[in-house]
Amino acid sequence: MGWGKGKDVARGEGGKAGRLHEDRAAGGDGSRQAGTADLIAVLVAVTEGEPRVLAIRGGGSLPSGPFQLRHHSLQSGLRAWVESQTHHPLGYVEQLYTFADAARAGAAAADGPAISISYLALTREGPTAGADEPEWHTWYEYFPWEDRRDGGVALLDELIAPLLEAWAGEQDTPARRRRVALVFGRDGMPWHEELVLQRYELLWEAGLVAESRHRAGAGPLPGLAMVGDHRRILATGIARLRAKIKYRPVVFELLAPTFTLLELQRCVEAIAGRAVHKQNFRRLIEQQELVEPTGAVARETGGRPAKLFRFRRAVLEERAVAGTRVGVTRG
Amino acid sequence: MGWGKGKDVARGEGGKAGRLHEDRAAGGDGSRQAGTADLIAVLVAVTEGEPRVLAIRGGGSLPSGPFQLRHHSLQSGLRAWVESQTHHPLGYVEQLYTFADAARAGAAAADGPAISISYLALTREGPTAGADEPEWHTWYEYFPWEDRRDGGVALLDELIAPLLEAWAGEQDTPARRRRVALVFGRDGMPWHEELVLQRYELLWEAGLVAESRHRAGAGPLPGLAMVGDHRRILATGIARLRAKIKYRPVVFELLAPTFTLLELQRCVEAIAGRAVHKQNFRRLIEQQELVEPTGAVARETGGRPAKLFRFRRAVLEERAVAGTRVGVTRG
DNA sequence: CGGTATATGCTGATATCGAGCATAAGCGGA
DNA sequence: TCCGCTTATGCTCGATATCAGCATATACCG
Repeated sequence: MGWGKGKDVARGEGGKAGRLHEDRAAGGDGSRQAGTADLIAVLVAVTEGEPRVLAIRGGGSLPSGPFQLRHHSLQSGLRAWVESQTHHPLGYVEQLYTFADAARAGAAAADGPAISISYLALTREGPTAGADEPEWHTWYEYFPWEDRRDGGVALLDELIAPLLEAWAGEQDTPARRRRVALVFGRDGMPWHEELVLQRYELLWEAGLVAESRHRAGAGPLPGLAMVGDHRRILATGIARLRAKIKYRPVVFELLAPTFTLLELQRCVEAIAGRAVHKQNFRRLIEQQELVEPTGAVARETGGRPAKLFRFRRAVLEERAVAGTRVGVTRG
Repeated sequence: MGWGKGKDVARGEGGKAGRLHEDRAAGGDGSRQAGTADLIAVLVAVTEGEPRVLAIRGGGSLPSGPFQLRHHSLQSGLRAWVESQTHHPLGYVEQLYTFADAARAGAAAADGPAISISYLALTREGPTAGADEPEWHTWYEYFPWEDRRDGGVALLDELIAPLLEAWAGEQDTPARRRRVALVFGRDGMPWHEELVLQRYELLWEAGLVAESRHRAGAGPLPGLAMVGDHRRILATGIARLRAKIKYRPVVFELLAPTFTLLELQRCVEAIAGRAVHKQNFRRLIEQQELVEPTGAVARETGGRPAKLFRFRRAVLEERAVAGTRVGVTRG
């Protein structure tokens, strides 16, 4: 895969909030060059309506490995690594972000700071095997507050919001409060599902996640922590995917070759973390001619049998670039 | 500039067309780690209605330099480098893409292949100075076919289209022809200004640009070439910027503190390379409350004096994330 | 045969988009 | 002073897309 196409090519940005987690190289003797490069993967699948991510070492790390000379390209290096660790081929792959890794900078000081290049990859779940205990985890284990498919804002309302309220109250400027409202959809602001990273960063700043350097007295929120910046990278991957399904037909990378419209919808909902309006979703999909009926029907639906569809591969070249919306309108 | 987060954080994608220019590490002894990392900048300004990019060495290279231990982060390394080469401070910065550089792989074989991390940066034009002859160039010098502000499709119609037609005719599958139509807006397909990279890649494949390994008999099209992948990186930056101005208020980084709506429009047009509908543009800008009047007017317009506006910095936090459209509707 | 569950089709209100008409307010010269 | 030119600015109208429901179809299960 080449490294980029048009508007998607790569978006990245440094920013204020991010600066806390900013890529950072430990000071050294100054003018020496940076050293090694690591490839790190956010590998996603959706199984039985649950969004899952491949993790290793008890769920605490994302699969990764060094970029080596024998790799013909960054992407093929990534593929090689993940496949060797998981015995599982990668489908769609796209670059996420590159940063100088703070955690490794010390350890690798001899070689200079480590550069990490992160990728998002989509597949379907299969058996895993490897020395590092690769396992699929529902990504909401890491970000419980991101799952709002049942409309459930209990965790947010009852636990997170009060803690954020307290954090915002530490300063008398309204800036923190506004940021909370914006990013977590409080005070009448709408919830934006793609702000996964901003929410994680805000919780990090507020000392509410295990990875925070300065933990708040309250102790960390529910949600599995990860090594180093890995949970942050995962957040970046989820955010990217949530944004991308809206205008590119990537969902199909996560589905079986044939599927019902409801299965497609459940897949989108799993990723977006919110329920969508069934009728409008169907209309959107059908009017875009993203799929075509196979002729067969699925009878195991529990109700009226559903037509089976397949993805029209042709759209990949028809609309390789132009917009293709798989809208996530509220349910 | 902390305001670009979330869905923007980083977008990248692999794709078929890009494979030709694939990031690639020269073969070596196999398991050795990759070596140095370079930072490379697409630095953009808009002056007198022209989009400009900073280039060095006679316009043939983008400013770049190695990432060193003394740099606290990748971004600050980039800032340091560009500022030392140009004596010019950087404003908004965002990461573009990371790749293993084919051209440098040989030269740097001792250290392993070079990794290049490219950035898009926005500023306003100022005096430049430096050993490497930094100069501002209108970016349409590199991509003449990308400027359609005057509706001028002469170059495309008269020169490029016939050559592409010939290239498409080399194969009897309709795939090439469809790709040309899609990417260059032929055969009734609409022109998508953000497909800068896809167009460059297609021309590269067709052997129509100077950087092509296999040049077509016709010789290269008009347009300055650059060293290595630099013109490709520039295309990536332009594409990113063209996509981004549509949903994020980044234009203002390129404007003087106060401006008329027409100046704002001209700036957007310069970037997008197409004319926009004046009244609708104003409506869009005003209804979004992106700007506020200063009270003063500019009388040098040649017609009725225009109100001066300033950017409402507040929107940076209000809509740090949510959509903000600076639409590019046809003029 | 009703009860339940899903599939699928359709409608009306609202917002947005694209294109154009019309008027306002400067300037310079006849 | 009035005319013609230029740019600024306000407003309308129709096409399209979005959002939220209502209604109907077709299964399975007892």
